[in-house]
Amino acid sequence: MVAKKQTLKIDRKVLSSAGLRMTNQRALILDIIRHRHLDADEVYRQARDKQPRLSLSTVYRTLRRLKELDLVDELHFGEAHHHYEVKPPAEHHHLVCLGCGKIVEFECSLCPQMKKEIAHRKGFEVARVEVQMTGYCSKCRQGRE
Amino acid sequence: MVAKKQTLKIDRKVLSSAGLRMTNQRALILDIIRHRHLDADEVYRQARDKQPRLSLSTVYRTLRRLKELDLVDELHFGEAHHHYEVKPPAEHHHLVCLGCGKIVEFECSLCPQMKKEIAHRKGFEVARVEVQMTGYCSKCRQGRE
DNA sequence: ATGGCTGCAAAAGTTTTGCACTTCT
DNA sequence: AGAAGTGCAAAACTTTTGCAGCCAT
Repeated sequence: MVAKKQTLKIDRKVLSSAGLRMTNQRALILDIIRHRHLDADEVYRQARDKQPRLSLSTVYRTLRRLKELDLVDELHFGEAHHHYEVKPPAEHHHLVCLGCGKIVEFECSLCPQMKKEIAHRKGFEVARVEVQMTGYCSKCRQGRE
Repeated sequence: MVAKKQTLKIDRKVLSSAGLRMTNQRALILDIIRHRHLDADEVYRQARDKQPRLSLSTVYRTLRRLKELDLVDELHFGEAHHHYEVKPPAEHHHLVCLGCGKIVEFECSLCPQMKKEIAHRKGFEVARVEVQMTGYCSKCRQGRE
């Protein structure tokens, strides 16, 4: 996994430039939420397979810090707790299946235009746009007819 | 307040057709979140001014039930707990100021097109689109220069 | 009258914090 | 060495639940 080593190096640099350190725990947690959308407890359970002594508070602290550094995104689905993913190279949004819980990412070509329009209309400086769609995926639709 | 009596009547009908009742507590809670975006605790505190014996669990139960009936919308801002508003006549979205916390509603003319496009591209039946923007309102921008 | 609703208290679930010890740089 | 990070336990906060009595229909 050359790619994994490479991203680790980059992440280490980001941490370091904020006076923070790269630890085994942080590397593991970053690895687990890369390309996934998990909540703190799911991260915790997966992480314990590899580092049995890891604590849940470390997971929370780590996720919070990584989010402050903009290394991870915090997502707000309908569940009263947060989900996390490593910040993706391109801005994307989420489509959640109400049947099976599957999460699909999509890019939104209309968003920049929408953002500009709303910013102008409301006098805001818009920092971020988050679009979330919910519905049923093709598999779950079959079961509902 | 003729209008208030009118909406009460309508809400009562919705409840009734689901075999549920309109109580003082429910009327008050509906009244409080009409045109506002509050979390359960804020609703609770405001409601106690008028009904001191009201309990927080009733607030939670009520909000949940009203949401199931589609009378209120549950919003997911970045705060690990839910906010609620009475379901508005037209679908709208939210712009949150990171400076003062103000919430501004906006309508999105591009959304139907976006919804159709994503639904087609991903094979989903999309039930709902939620757009959330964050940024700084005109007042808060001045303080940040 | 009767089935839904409420208040209260207790439990369950999520996130944060204090502190002594460990680890990264 | 020194500052940052971790594990553990306890606290704080959010939401749900069980139950006895109350109230809308």
